[in-house]
Amino acid sequence: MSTSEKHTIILDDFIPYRLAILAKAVGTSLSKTYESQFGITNQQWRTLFSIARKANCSASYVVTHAALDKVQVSRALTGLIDIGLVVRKYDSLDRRNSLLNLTVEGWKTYREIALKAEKFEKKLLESLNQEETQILNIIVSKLMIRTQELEILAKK
Amino acid sequence: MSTSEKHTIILDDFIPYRLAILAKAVGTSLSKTYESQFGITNQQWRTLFSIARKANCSASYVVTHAALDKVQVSRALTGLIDIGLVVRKYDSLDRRNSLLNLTVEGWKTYREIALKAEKFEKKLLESLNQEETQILNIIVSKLMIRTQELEILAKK
DNA sequence: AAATAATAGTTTCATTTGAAACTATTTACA
DNA sequence: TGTAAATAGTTTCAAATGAAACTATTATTT
Repeated sequence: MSTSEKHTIILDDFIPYRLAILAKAVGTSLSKTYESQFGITNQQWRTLFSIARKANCSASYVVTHAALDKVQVSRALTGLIDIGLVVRKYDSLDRRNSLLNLTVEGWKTYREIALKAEKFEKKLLESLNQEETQILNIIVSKLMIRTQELEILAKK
Repeated sequence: MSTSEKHTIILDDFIPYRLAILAKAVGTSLSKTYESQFGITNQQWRTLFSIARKANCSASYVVTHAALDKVQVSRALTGLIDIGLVVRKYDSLDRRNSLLNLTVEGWKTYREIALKAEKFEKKLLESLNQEETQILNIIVSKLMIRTQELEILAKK
């Protein structure tokens, strides 16, 4: 057995850990559906996804939008440009800003992976009823906001 | 601004990513409450927690129970034993199995961190009503099981 | 018009990670 | 009984990570 053995038993009932374990399992499962086939990493996929949603965006747009840090985005872009899925120009009005776009090949890869991701999400959510799916989205938003509030409180 | 800048905008409405971002935010926020004060890492804390729940357990029990891999547990234990929070003996009937226990100091640290963790969870869940909290637990269980099912399907 | 600060992104380097290979012990079975 | 397979845990090593320092450009002061 490799070092990444399955974790079928969950750390009791402590929500922060249950969330961590769930998110990791879901993320790993999803990334398997494209990492080997397309040879791109999760960070590259998130970057691709962000650029697809907003043409001519900058790297810092990707940072915010894909929830990656600037080092991760910088490296993801290097890779994506290398393999010809993204092109980078620079804003002539502010040469610090990059202008990012997908190439034709980039769009093709985006569509293929997006399709797989949607199918994955659909299959995942099949285990929930409509009410649960709805509440899940509300809960995630609420917990996200609450976490940020607690962060701010902790700093004071 | 450091490289770990806050991610206030969430990657659209794609559940796998929303879960990843939420879990990371919650985990980071929680670990801040003990990492600096007690000088132990998240993996060490999970290990401590598991041993507290089951005296005389083995390292592989911790692997399953804390959802860490065996390398992580091995290293966490080295650290915890070094700083005197855990003692390790070996099972005389099967010398491959370790018998792990908390020291007096280990119990003290465990209680202090557990208290903080409980408070954190309580404050986090204050943002949800009773129904939502209940459904959250159900949802996490269902998604966990579903992810494992999808993994198995993917392998076939 | 310098000088200073801020912003965008990259590179460096020390740390963390985890798959694979390892040691040690026990079990299975030929 | 000896040999292979399984189990428990550790170590190694190559890759991933991310905080801090860096370059480059633009904005703001003085």
